Amino acid sequence: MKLSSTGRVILGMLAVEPMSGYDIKALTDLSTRFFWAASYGQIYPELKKLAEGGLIEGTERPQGERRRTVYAITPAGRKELAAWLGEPELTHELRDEGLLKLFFAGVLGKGEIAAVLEDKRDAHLATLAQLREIEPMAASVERFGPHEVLGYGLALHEFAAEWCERQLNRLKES
Amino acid sequence: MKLSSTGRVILGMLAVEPMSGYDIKALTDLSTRFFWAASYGQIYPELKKLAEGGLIEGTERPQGERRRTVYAITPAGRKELAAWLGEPELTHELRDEGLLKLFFAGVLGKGEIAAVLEDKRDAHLATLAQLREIEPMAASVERFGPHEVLGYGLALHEFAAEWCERQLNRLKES
DNA sequence: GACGTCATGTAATCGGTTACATGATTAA
DNA sequence: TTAATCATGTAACCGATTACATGACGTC
Repeated sequence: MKLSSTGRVILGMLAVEPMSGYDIKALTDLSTRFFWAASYGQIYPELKKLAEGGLIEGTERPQGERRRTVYAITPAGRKELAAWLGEPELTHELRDEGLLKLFFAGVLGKGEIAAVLEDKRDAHLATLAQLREIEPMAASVERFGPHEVLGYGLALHEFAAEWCERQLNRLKES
Repeated sequence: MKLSSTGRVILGMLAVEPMSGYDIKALTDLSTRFFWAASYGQIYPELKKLAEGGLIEGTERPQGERRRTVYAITPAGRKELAAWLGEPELTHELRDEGLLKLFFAGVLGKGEIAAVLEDKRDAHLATLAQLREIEPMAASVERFGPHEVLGYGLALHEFAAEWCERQLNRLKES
């Protein structure tokens, strides 16, 4: 069974502990969203596929009248997860509209360049603020992963914001 | 007329100088690919749309029997490009499978973590090598843009590779 | 003559987002 | 009682990739 990108996030989340589709969405929004987003439109269909493939198992856990299906990873799922983690290939895709604009801003003028640099810097500062908010939560996780990856995100956006600032200074001086 | 992401790359490229769809593909593969990729499947249909919208203009420039359409940006296209550059919104999407794997690798074991870190480091080193190859070309561009953005890419992947190395060392010591 | 590059295009498929719909529970 | 949250789902749409197809030109 081939895992889709959303399938991998789901399988990984369920390897930590059993949860519902709603929980997965909430957790990814708080954690992997910065480098691997997932939407409801993909989560629920994917949960069904994974269950059909025997990688996860759903149990009905209604709370009162409210239905709720909690999924747990199966041994086969854990094997599949390990297989994926073992593959050396790592997709790395960046879609940075700020860089794209900067790439072209020179054909117009200095004003445009500075404006784009400021926008990009502010966007990174805003992301930094969000990451700092969730840091205490990530820090409370014992196992390797969440906290380290969050640290990567912090350093990355700090670098990006500083780079914009440096370019702005260079621009002013020229 | 709303510009698609591929439409923007095309419009930006044509603002530098007139060229064919093939040229655009070749140029993006050498430059924006690292933060904004484009494929033939999108380029040719998008060229037609942009031409219909009056943002670019195609001229037949066959070479012998080989057909060739060279597109040039129109004044309306330049206006649209400037409008896009002026928008403060900047999409920033990262799909980093290495980070995703690291996020989950802790539920398995130390061996998996180290392997993922090594794979990620090597991927960044490989990208660095590619970026260094195209640096002379980017450096030869007079206007602001290509060289600065390439510098960003170099610094980014250097940071990423070093981060992996640091985590590997921390892992060995623990 | 074969291979690499120039050059243009399309069809199938896939994955993802957005928007919408439904309804229960809980806290203000 | 009303808003926020919990919870599940689907349909429409969009954009992008992949693979394929065609054919001319240059050069070894």
